Amino acid sequence: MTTTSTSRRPATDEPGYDAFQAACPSRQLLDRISDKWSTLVLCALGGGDAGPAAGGGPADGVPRPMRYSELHRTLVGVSQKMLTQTLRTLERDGLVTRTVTPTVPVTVTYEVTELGLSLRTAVRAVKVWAEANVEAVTANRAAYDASVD
Amino acid sequence: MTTTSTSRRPATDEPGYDAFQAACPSRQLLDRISDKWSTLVLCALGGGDAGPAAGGGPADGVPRPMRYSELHRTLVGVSQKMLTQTLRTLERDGLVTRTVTPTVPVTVTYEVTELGLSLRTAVRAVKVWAEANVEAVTANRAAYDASVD
DNA sequence: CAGGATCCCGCTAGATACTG
DNA sequence: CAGTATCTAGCGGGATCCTG
Repeated sequence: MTTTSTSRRPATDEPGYDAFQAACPSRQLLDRISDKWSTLVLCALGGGDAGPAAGGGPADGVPRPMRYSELHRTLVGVSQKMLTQTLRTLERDGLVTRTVTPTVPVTVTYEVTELGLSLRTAVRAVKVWAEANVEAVTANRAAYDASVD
Repeated sequence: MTTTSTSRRPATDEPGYDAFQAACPSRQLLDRISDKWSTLVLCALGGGDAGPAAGGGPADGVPRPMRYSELHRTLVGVSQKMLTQTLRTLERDGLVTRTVTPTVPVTVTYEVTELGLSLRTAVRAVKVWAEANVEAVTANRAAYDASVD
């Protein structure tokens, strides 16, 4: 292992962001995006992922603009504070766009950006995994708890 | 609610877990696994992902057993409380295994299970995304903050 | 309709000290 | 070495009221 420059380190100046490091900005970013609401918002805006039986709906991965109220209805149980806060953060990070249409009652639509869409691919996999493996995990928990005497 | 079986529902008995629903177990599970420490632990145990310049290291996705202290060193900044707590939860959920070897000073090794490995694939993508796009996000934030007068 | 502003509770994460 | 136990500050996050 003397020659570490075999395949790693492309000799170029790699930024070298490492989430394992406490001070690395990617650590904070990971903490941000590793959030229940962020994940669900991104998934909702991504479209083609409305329910567990989805697949025959709209094309998967195609951004679908949604209104605030629509998101509020989709993410069952989310408070407006958390929804607004999440959306603000996502907007600030350039993951979603916020469009205000000055209609009679103001209309606000949110849409996932291209950057957000790339993250959505990743977090959607986590959401899908959770939905697919919740039964296995539940069973494991029961077995674990039973083995604890 | 007259006919909910419009176009969705493949006619088969789908379990129908939906993280968008507040009461759905998958929602809680999503909240669990959408955790900074869980993500990092899973990534660490997954192997082949030690640093930003990885890729030429050990085969990617091959579980690498790690000791407690090794994990503690890898996840810089984690408290033993959080590390222990995270490992316990992951073990309970059947995502990692805990092996105690009664040596002179006791030796405890953790290893990711097959189930955990499948999740690791998903969360690793999130971690990689964070490391890859942290600069873009930072730039977006600066632009957003600047536009707020 | 789409939030902003507050109040406040609970739980989590961190620091510290102790142990088999 | 690999935890457990305890304490506490901080803030995540819900409820509630108000507004353009």
